[in-house]
Amino acid sequence: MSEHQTEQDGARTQLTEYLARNGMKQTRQREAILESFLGVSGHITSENLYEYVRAQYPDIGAATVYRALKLFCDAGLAHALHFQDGVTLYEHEGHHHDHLICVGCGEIVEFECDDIEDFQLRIARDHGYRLTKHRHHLYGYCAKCQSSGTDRK
Amino acid sequence: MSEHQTEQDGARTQLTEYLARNGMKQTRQREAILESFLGVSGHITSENLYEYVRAQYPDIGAATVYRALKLFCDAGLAHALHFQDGVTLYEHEGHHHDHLICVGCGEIVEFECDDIEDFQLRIARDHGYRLTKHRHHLYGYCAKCQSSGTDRK
DNA sequence: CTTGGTGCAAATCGTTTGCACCGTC
DNA sequence: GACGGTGCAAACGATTTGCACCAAG
Repeated sequence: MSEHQTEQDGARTQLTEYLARNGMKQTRQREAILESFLGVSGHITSENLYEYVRAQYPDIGAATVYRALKLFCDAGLAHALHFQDGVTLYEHEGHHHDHLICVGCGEIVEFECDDIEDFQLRIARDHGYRLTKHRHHLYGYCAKCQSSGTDRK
Repeated sequence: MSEHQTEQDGARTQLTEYLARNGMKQTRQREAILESFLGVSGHITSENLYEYVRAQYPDIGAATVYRALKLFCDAGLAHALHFQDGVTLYEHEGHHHDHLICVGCGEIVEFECDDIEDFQLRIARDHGYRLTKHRHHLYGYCAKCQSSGTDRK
């Protein structure tokens, strides 16, 4: 688990440095929450992460998980995504890509497209904007849902 | 003929038909809320629409506005957009375009780009998806915020 | 006169905050 | 020891729901 190991360690040091740089403290809880967060492969809600954390560390409260997740975003370790139905999911930072979401079964496929990125920059420039980030979500029915008729509507 | 007039009437009949088709009733409130909604040019939150409606029809309750807005989405008259910070805005349907958002002052510029739309279709097809909609948001600093230094961060 | 709609207030949901105590630095 | 972090429970803001009454069909 070379790469994975590297990501874990990199994130850990990144957090440590961020905390030190801001006069904040490294705690058991923050390490545990980061570990759980990194253990998740794709996307997760604050709530689910809380459940997930609690399974292993029953003494960690919800407030701490919410606070930590916000901290991770500030530290550049996580990114918050707000989806169509109002749900907020968090994903690892650096893991940048866009999303193709099945409205039938909820599957999320990630994609990258450099051509689109280029057009985005051009559009921003045309309007005098300096881009900092973007969010690109495509919604539709995946192959399975199309054949199973879930796409009726 | 003002297209606006056409849009208003079109929306009104569309709602009437939707209600009839689903055995639902056409009420004063629904008409009033639709009118207020159509009177808004860009984007609006449920809450703001409630205030806006209440200014003209003080006897209409919040629940009714929320219920109506959801109804409009089902009827294909409105679309809900979930933004980065968790805020939900509604916009008129058919008014399709994507968004360039200033994270400094909150300005929202709308844009369209056929090339990007083409790439989206290609990506979806490559993954076996049948697209139904998409949401494409670009975040950055507008020219004003860049020169006023609001983009410091 | 039947059935869906409305207003109100209470309930709910996810998230945040105040506070007394605890652990890091 | 000082000061930030934590857990808990209470507070919160936006949205939803239960219910008795109202009105469109």
